[in-house]
Amino acid sequence: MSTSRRESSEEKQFLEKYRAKDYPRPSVAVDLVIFTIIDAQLRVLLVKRQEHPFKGEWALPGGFVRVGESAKDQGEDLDTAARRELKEETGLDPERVHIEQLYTFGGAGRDPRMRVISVAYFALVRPDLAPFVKAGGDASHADWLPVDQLKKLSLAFDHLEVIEVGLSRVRGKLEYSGIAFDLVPMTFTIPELRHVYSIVLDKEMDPGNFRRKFNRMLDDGLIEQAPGKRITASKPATVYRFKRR
Amino acid sequence: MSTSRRESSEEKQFLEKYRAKDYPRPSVAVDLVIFTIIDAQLRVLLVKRQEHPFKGEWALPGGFVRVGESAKDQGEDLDTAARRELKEETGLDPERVHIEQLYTFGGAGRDPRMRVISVAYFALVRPDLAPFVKAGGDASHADWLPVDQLKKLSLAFDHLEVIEVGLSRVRGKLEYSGIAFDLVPMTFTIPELRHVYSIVLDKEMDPGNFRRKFNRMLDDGLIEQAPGKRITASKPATVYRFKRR
DNA sequence: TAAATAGTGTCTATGAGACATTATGTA
DNA sequence: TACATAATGTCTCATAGACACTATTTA
Repeated sequence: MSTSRRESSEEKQFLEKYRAKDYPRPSVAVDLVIFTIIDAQLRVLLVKRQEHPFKGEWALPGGFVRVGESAKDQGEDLDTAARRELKEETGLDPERVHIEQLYTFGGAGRDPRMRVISVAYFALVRPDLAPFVKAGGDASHADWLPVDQLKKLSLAFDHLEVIEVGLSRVRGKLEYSGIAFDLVPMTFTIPELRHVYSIVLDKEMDPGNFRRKFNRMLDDGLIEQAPGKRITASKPATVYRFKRR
Repeated sequence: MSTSRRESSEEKQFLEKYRAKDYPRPSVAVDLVIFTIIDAQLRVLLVKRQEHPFKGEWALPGGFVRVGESAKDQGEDLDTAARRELKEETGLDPERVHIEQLYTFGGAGRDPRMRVISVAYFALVRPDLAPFVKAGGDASHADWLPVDQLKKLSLAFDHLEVIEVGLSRVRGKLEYSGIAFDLVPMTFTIPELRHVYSIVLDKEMDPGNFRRKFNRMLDDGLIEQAPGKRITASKPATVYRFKRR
């Protein structure tokens, strides 16, 4: 270590500058893991690749971060790039969709063409908005695929791993954050919210115990009752909505 | 959205290629938030910048990711870059230090010279290893600074924010992961481990309640007793060590 | 009236927080 | 013996899981 230390004061500073200007740089992309629930299944939005490599295989939507030429104009923020891609790929207003940085994938060789470092984001689309996503034609090359059917599919790049990281993040945050409200319409019943938990966590939730948790959130003022009742095949359910935001 | 959809099939694929090859790329760096505990204070390793911008101010250790020229040789993995920097900056064996990706900071303008996207990692150095870090001379420009004194300091770039993200991550993981064992020597007593919690979370931990938690970990086989006793000013304490790994 | 599902209540186990008490070493 | 601190025990409260039960609507 004394060697690496000794070279740091002068030489390293020089190298730092040198590298930054003249050494090869990676391309930086954002990839989006966009979840929704359709037909009681947790699904991810995937696009079919039209070009090599991985032509014909499913891949995450995404694109390159816009980088400016000069020090003055450096381009767009990472978060901005993610929201822009979301808008471009789904047509949805990024303000109405939960989006959050997930993890950065930067293994050498993950893209066979060149060095690409991908900053992955995950997003949650309310199921009532999901149908609009493919509305604008060009339907064939994008689809909501159930997450439990991905392993059969052989995805492009390392995108299966990216989705799995996203999935475990969503599952983890479901327990302690208000993330579940982003997977349910603006108004919802207790059983509806419970189904979200069941589907995402892939296990049955006890109605009674879930109701207790729900009532605590109600007491905490996180949720409030909404007008009307949800008509079901039997007893209608009380309708609620998320407060805040 | 129909517009963005319509242009995607042909034009967008073209743009994707085009951009990747000819559009400006950002520099990608790894920055390290390296924590340890010295003198009952949680501290971060910082280096004093020798060059502009932010000359003379404290900054996180870090450096640029090595990127290859060709598609075949794409350079080093992101994780490899982080471990390499750790080794270079501290002289410590990356195998003996907990290191983990934290978050990616990519705001435009965060480096005034050019566009730099920084993938931050955090690391935890056992306090018995920390003294070796500055051993190899060139001592003046790197130091372990207490985290509760950083706000007075005006750090370079957005590094204060990076540290704060790191801090809240460490605090969060302390509760449910075995991260505390990476901030304690190989062998430790119950009070010693409790002090780690107190220091990191910045609140007193009840000895009795902490002991309960500790004993559960003992029952779970996570910890085992080590030979000998730790001599204190009064009653000696039983010594334990972390099992696994 | 039967079926279905919304909604309630209860028992138990677990873990956290507050706090009192005992045990065992050193000076 | 006095002191410091390691180690134990107890009481209470909040939450989770399992499960039995009641209420209300539709068909």
